[in-house]
Amino acid sequence: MLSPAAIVTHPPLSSAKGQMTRAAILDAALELASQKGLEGLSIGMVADRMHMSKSGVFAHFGSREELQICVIREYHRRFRAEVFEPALKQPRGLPRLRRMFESWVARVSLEREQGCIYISGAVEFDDRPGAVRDALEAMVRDWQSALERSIAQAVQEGHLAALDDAQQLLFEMHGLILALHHDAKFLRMPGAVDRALHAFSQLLARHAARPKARRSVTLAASSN
Amino acid sequence: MLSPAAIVTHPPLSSAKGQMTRAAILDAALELASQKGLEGLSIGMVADRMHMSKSGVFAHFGSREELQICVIREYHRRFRAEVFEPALKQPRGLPRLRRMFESWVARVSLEREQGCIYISGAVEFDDRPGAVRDALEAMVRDWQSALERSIAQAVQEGHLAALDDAQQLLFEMHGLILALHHDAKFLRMPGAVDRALHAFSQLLARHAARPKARRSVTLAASSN
DNA sequence: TATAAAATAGCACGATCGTTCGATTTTAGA
DNA sequence: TCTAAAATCGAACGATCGTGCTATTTTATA
Repeated sequence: MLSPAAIVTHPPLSSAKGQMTRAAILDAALELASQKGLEGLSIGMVADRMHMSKSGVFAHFGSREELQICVIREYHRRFRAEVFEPALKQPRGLPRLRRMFESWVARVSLEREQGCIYISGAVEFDDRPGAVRDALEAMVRDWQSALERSIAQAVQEGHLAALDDAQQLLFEMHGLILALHHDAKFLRMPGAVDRALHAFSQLLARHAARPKARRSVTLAASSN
Repeated sequence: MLSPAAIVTHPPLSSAKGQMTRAAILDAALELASQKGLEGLSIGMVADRMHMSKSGVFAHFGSREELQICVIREYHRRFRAEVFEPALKQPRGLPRLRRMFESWVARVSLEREQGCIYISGAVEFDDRPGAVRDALEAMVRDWQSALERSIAQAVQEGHLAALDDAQQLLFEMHGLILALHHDAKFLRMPGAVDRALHAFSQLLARHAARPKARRSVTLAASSN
């Protein structure tokens, strides 16, 4: 009934074009989730965009929840590649931190018609427990800890004054991003990017390493 | 066929207990929308909570969209009553502005298990045109303009330095609220309220009226 | 090229959605 | 108390949802 040869057949491994379509599905799903939100992501709409059947799409992930989680992970992968990793080319400390913030601003404001899944997901899942929320929270915390590390390095390098609470700076940086997202995406306000960048420079000036006793000197010296 | 007296019958006006149940429906709908979001608000779930039939609930609003809009307006009414109006008892200028921010912080952080519809709605409807989005945007802009007025008064009263861009301060205040909402609601971080309040005081200090000649020289060059 | 496996399609299910419509109950005014 | 109007119900509609099942097609290997 089962030939010995059949048992020894090579496993599917990762080859096959199934992986190709899976990646394409993930791409379409990511786009859809960026528009309608993770809760608005439906297998039927993904299938339509892929010119596939619902069950064909479904088979690749096994459940909608798993698809949502894979979308989150894929978004995180791209976010890292676009915002975090390029900043590593900058010198440790303030230059790198600046670069991260600027790329972050660019990503949040630039993606027209596309929303940041971290931001929309946080609102959608703030009171909805489950695996999706857990995955989302893990990704957000990963990015925040990367920022914290960069802030700590800026202190080590002497670019920033020793902080009583490193998370305070992170908190305010994050606020600028969220305000930017709100004003640019929802209110369609021009100039939101400039406001975020300006506020960030003021924020850095406030935490700049104290060179002298006078604060005015600090402010003047730190500006660019 | 139609007696003259029938024509003169008093119109239903606003009496009737229909108004009572309508208000109760709105209350239940507001609670639901605060949890599941405006998009997650469904007539069926409202009907369940009200122990009514779907069509009974439906008849009061005529469409789901109208219900959503009424929910937004009701939220705005309560927001004004809770955040804006009490602040009017404070003296014009900085005290009143402070009070608005503090009440805002309290509302955003305190409502456990309840989300701010302004914040969640802005994310849900940032790329979805329609009457709901329009209503939501109108409410948000109304609140923001109220804050702008209060900021302008603080400048008039000499509590804040003349601002080159009054919206810059508003932008950063809003960012603190959004970061607070994110960290408190999604990440469940303790201390988020303190961080928001601390950042706000720093923000005010940056924009404080120039007391002496020292800093004012630097600022005067750029400001206005 | 034959064949096992992987990928995909097709169909159906129960559930929920907003909405419509006609019947029924409840309310309010003469 | 009678009666018109307002309020509410109950059932049904078409649509969409996630998911499970069984074919069928496509791929990759021996």
